[in-house]
Amino acid sequence: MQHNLHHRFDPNLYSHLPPHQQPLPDDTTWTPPPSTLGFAWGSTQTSYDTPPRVESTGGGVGPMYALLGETRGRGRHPFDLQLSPTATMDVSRTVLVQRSGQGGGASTQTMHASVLDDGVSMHRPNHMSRLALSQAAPAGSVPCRQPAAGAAMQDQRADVGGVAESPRCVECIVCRFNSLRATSEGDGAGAAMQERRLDLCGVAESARCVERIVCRYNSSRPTGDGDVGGREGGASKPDHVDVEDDDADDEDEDEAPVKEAVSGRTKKQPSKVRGKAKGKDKEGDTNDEGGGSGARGNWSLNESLVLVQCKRDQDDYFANAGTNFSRMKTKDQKWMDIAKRMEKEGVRRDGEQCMKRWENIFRWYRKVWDREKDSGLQSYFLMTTKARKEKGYKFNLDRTLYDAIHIMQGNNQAVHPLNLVDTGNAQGQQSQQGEQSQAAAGGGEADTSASENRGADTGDGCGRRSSSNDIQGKRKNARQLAFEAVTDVMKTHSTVVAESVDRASKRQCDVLQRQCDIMEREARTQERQCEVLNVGQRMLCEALLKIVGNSEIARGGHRGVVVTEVDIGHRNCVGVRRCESMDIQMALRGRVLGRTITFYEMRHRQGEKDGRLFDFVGEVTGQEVGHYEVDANGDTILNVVVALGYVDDMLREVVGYTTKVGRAIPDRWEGGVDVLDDIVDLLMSNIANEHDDLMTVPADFRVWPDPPLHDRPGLRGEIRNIDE
DNA sequence: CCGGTGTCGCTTACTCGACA
DNA sequence: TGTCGAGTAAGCGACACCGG
Repeated sequence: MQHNLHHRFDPNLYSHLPPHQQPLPDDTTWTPPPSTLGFAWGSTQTSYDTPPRVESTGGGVGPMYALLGETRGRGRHPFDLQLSPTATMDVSRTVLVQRSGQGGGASTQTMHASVLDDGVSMHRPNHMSRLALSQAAPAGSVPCRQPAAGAAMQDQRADVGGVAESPRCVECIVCRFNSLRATSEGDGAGAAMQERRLDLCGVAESARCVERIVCRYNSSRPTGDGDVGGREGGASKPDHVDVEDDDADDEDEDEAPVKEAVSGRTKKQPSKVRGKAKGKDKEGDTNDEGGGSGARGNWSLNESLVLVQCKRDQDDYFANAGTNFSRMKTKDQKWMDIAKRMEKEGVRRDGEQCMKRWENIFRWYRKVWDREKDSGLQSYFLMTTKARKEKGYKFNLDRTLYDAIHIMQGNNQAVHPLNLVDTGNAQGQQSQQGEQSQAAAGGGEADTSASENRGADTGDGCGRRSSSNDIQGKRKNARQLAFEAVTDVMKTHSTVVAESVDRASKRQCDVLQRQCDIMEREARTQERQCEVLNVGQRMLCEALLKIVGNSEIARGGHRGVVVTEVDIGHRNCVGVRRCESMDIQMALRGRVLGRTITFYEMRHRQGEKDGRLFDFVGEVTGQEVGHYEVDANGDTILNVVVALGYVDDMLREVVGYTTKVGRAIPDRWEGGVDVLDDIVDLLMSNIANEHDDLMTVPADFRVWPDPPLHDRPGLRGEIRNIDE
């Protein structure tokens, strides 16, 4: 082993500070304050100024020192007698042994727990601080060193304040330890013991064992024990000598008898390691400490409370230390620190035990918390043991302990998770909104448990599982969050696209609908236009026909113009405006038996008798012959020639002849309405109408049917207007 | 990608008290 | 005295996160 000339961390320097302000012990870069400083840095100032001791195994040392010194087969003596733990970086443990037989004064020996032993430089804030209490008179420490004790003691830091109180007691413990070891191994405390130690992992191990004895001694000092007897018969807890080793793998054989001997327990030794044990056996060293509750080292409530308090102190410390300060410490270092804090409080547990105990009680707390925070459920603390077991709470968590943990979990995301994945519970928490508040609250990085996550989680929202009883689901991890974010984006994108497409479709539909409407209106318009056009064309056609007709009339055709139409029951009489200049003009139109009967007067044949005899029976003095073509629905059915006989310009008698054209008119009258009679009546009525005041009373008519028409009664009679 | 860390669930082994 | 169940420390692996 080499002397480390750099100074190592000394927790005593910070013993006056609250725990959260004390640096961790493994700050190898820690630099001691200048020696010129006064005692403001504590009584250890002198230790820095003290030159390293010269290693020596000179005689004159006490039995323990000689023993351990001889076991040092190589390198330095395990007792690197540098009293002050701050003397060198190598020093981590101090053993104060009264060497009563030498000089009569109290002498101190500082045991060097070699760093090389386990690679971990142990320091014990607990006993260190207690030693510090004894350092109130550092000036007196130096004289207390015994030069006669050998050169090995020359660089001791005489922590005589503590040593002077009961050095004898410590030595007795050490001696007892050795005797116990010798007894248990059936060996003496001499060279065999040394070899035994060499067979193990080195003398440092035994040195550490001794150191722990001293630690226990120091821890028990406040109890007022002044001698061995007091310890043996006094408080039972200090009576148990802690022989735990951090590297317990190498000390199984050593510690077993010690445990049994010093614990005073009758419990059988475990025949095999616990569970999937790695061979460790920590029972002995955990017994009785701080009110241990069992031979197997069950944690008492007080111990657990101390653990929680120390954990909280460390959390505060890390929270105040800086963002990543906690990450500069390994897990073991952190738990060792907690163990030391607990040791300060009088609870002797190693870091691993603390870690496991914390895991367990925190796990219980989480389960209870998951229940307590749900309103409506019966409180865990009000449940019977049976009910607890039925509910899966197969543990017994004290309310005090629960409260103690609960106080420190205000910002613990493991307890108050931010992002949860609902794994089945409808009340799955999705407290995304909590991130902001958490981010605001998470000023530091409280390293404990999930509180350490706070700083990180506030950044990315990642977290850990929140529940141990599957009530709330799991915390979302980064992948889940990223996936959800992508999913949200995709969902939003899909929604936007769908809405856009929908809007576009609707717009397109609207456009198409409008186009359809327009086309329909256009169609209707075109229909109306067609109708109008048809009407116009029809009118045009009619007009053209009329024009053509007129043109025909003008060219000598035989069509006229309808002026009036008179309904005469089954016969209609239509007044005609005559056109004097035309040869053929419509003289009369009427309806007979539903047919339109039209009389066209052949004016160009006016006066022609066609060889017929018009025998007027009266004193007729003048005659006027007229020719008519009778059409029924456009078909010529009859030709009529009549002669108007006048007496003094007064119509007196009409004689006429009818000639059948076609087959529309029956040859003979069979009874009922006679078409021929009606046609003749229609003509006579028209003549009567034309001669209104120029007709004698009575004025008769006689019409002779040409064969094949037979005569009938209706062909003769008085001329009269049928409208009357 | 890897190591360290914190958390959690599950398991194992042990202790201890109750009970036959 | 042996058995059994409860309680629990402890081991172990998985998981997730962070930082290098």
